[in-house]
Amino acid sequence: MLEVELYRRSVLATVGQRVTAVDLVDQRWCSRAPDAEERLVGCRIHDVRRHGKVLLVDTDGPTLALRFGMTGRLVVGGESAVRDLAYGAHGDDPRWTRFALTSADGRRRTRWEVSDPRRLGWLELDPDLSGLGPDAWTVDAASLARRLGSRSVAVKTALLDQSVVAGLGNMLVDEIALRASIDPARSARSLTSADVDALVAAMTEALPVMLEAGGSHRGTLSAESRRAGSPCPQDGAPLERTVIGGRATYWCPAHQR
DNA sequence: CGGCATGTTTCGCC
DNA sequence: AGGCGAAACATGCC
Repeated sequence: MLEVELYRRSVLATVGQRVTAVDLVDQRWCSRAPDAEERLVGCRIHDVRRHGKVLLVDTDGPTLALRFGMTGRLVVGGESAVRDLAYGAHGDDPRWTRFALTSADGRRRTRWEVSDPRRLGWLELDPDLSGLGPDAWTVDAASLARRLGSRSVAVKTALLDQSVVAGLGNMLVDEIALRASIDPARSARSLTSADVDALVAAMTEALPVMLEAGGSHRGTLSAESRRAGSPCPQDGAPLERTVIGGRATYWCPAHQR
């Protein structure tokens, strides 16, 4: 989500430009909107938004939605706002370009490219986002408490569920649980309102700082410290690795309860 | 080579 | 009906 916000900021200056070219480089990556070229070329960009992990480009025609999966990056004018993804491929291989778009006005011309080695991302026009919960950047404690309260799954699983709250990925959830001192394996249903307040406070503190620092891998629980036995950033106790909701989870048994 | 990886969808089972 | 867990997807890296 932080990465998508960085991408959004990197293309905000295209608002007002018109789409002059669309290239569905990888047929499968673009298979949900095979008519994207016909429908987008000539449209004027009205806004660039984000909801959760989805980048939304509003035009006077359709809204273009880009999803980046685990390894997708947006490259704008040959540069990406996100230099390296923690588990992405290294460097930029032109073979990984899955989609490209050019936007321009009288003075400026912008080249957008999506590079996605694993091809887990996709493109869509006029996406249905009704299945997504409120965005994690702005969610309030009362709303989050209501949405978590009915779930019996682990806190971590619930926070990763985009229909509960949109935008949190594996690394962000571990960071937030660690900062909030919550055991990520606890049932979401067991959270008290003080626990939910702590989770929201952790998001409010961590998200802007990590955005400034460059992304989801730049928390106090950095990508490098995601190893069993590495010291907890809060108290130095050895971190434990478990699997929750099918994802690798690093947490501190000494202070997360 | 085997195993793992910032994610989402699908399927089968309660 | 809908929550839940596991598998599937695809590719690169250690």
